[in-house]
Amino acid sequence: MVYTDPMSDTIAPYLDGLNEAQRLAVETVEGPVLVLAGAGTGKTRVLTTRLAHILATRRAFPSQLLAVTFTNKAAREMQNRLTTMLGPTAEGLWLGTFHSIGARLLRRHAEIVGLKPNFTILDTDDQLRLVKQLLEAEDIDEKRWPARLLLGLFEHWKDRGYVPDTVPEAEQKSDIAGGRAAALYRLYQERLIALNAADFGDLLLHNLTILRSRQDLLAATQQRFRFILVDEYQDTNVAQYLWLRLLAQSHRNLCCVGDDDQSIYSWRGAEIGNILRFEQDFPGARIIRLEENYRSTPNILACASTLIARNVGRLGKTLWTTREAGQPLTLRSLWDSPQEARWVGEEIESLRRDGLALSEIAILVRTTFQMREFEERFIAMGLPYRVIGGPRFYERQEIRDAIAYLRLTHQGDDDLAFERIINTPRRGIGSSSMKTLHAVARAEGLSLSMAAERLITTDEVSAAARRSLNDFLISVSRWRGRAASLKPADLGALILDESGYTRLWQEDKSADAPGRLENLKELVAAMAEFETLQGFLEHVSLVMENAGTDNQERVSLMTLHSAKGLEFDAVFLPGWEEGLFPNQRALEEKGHAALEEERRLAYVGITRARKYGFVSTVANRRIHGQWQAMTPSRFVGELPEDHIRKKAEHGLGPGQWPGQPNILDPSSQLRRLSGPVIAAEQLRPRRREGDGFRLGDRLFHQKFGYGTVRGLDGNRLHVAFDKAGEKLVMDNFVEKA
DNA sequence: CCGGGGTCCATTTTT
DNA sequence: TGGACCCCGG
Repeated sequence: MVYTDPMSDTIAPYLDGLNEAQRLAVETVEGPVLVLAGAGTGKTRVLTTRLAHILATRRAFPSQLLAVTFTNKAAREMQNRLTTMLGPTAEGLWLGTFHSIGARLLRRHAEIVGLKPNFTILDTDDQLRLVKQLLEAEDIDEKRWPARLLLGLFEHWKDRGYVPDTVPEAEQKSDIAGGRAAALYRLYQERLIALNAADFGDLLLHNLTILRSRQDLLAATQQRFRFILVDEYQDTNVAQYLWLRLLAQSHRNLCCVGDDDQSIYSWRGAEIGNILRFEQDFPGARIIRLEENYRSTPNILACASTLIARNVGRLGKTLWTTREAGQPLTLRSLWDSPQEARWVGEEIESLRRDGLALSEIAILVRTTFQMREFEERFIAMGLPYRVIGGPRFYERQEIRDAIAYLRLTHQGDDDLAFERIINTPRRGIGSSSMKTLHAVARAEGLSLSMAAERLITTDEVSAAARRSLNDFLISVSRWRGRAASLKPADLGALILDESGYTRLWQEDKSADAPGRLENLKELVAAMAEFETLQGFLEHVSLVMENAGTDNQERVSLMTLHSAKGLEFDAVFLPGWEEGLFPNQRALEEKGHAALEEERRLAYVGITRARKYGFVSTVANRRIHGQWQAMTPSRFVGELPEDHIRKKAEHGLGPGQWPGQPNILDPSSQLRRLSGPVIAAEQLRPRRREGDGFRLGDRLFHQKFGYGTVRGLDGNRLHVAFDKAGEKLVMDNFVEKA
């Protein structure tokens, strides 16, 4: 094909670098296409080049392109690469997460489902509180039917695209909440509308309702999106599938990229069936397999491929590479979990000695409780580490409070926000005033703000409470008045100041107060990038990331789930024991389907490694405080003999590995034992200038929190931590507070 | 409003 | 074993 258009020249070099399958995936532009992209096969590159190709060949304007991802990270990466390729042409396309695109579309037609365009997006915390209120109002025992359970059920229905009217009869009759679950779902949805709020599930569900009820809008939307691209298709749920199918019906230019072997989110609604059924769903679909792997060594790929080949429910593909064989995967058995942590630590030291950067090493566990022993060990040996996937920035109490102020300013009917902050800081509005407020609101169909407005003219609440409510309402309306003229950041600072919320933490003497003030500052700083309050609020609920990105040299510790999409030179996969991995509970709930998903999880884990893989098993593990005898995971026996190297601890005889003879490798064992012991000193990053601590200095430690220096001993500090007590810590593990 | 003490629970997590 | 949560007493 020859293009005369100058635009196409700009992406020509990008096309040249592709292999045959990748190129096919980029150039097969018309009709439904499923790109089965194995791990490490250049998926993102194909995705972005495909988009660029469509734009460069002028098949569509940017505004006619829809590209959906699951995470903001993926969306951002795609946008960045696209901008690199195309420059300004790459702007204006509909590229974002399912949720952000859903929100964007929903704001345009919110009134069709009874919302105003400025609706609030609720987080899990709000949802839960709402359900609790419902349960109380409906007189349902929360002990017996926890709000979590009900909310889980509602979300499950939403994942599958059910509105209250369409919940299948069989499920309506379940005995959950005494057979009233479906009725509660209806109430929940009504309550959300009344609050002018949508939860995450609604962002898509409402769009389905809109498109189904309005032929004109459906036709217009179908017309608009000439080309649709979906990333991580194996993770889509039913609602997302239905939405995509509706949108793609007219042009049928739907390209889904995914890997059935990496489908690990069924428990949150992902339907692996979506990807398995693609050909039936979209007749005439082309399936393109990306199988050339650019990440891992043949040994690692052989382990991953052999393992995953046992799964029945898969489309089938085999990764290959032209790289050197590399090291076999190391298989190690140990006596107990502390020893496992010790061994991992030793191997990391050894890798470090071989020149590997700590940031290129990861430990991937099945469950979070496994992390603790590694953390303890790493702290003891002075090995810097980072835990990926902790609590997020906007989940912190002070951030939620601050956002509640902003939400209430933005939208006075936001009862959840009102309730959260009406007495924070204390304003003397206690539970009795709130009761009256709720009663009035319910009786007269008002929001809490409106009810409060009414109550200050009567004597239904105490005079003190009336005055307090009045002051509060005046403040909020003043802030609202200034919202138009002030920049969001200035408004935010003003609100936090005038409301007394900042002062609340300034006067708080607890150890974490300074940190919280810091977070509030960070929040205000983040607002500076936004033009409108609404824009910022949407960013917070849909996009905002963990604060604090440090590029320090650390090993990464995370779950297998959060490792998807990442890669490291060396990957440790501890805890391969029956019951833990594959996980007993999963197996009990979902049987064989779960076993296959657990196996996919193992596959994801192995394929994160570029050069070195380490799998370990332990004979004894403490679970819930009880020591338990463990047997090696069946997955261990599913690894190919020719591509692994086994090491067993002395004293553990043959039979340690299921279904295979035991091959000890004493030479490497000896090498480990006699090798030079590297000083922890050499492992730690060099101290920075001006890092010296003095007696009485306040400091922060990532594990123990805030503390005060009580003693000095070279690079070790005696610290009295506020929460964790007295500890001896390495100085480069702490920051000045 | 706080904290002590009892109880219950204990995969995986993004938006 | 440890944490989250709730209830109740001061």
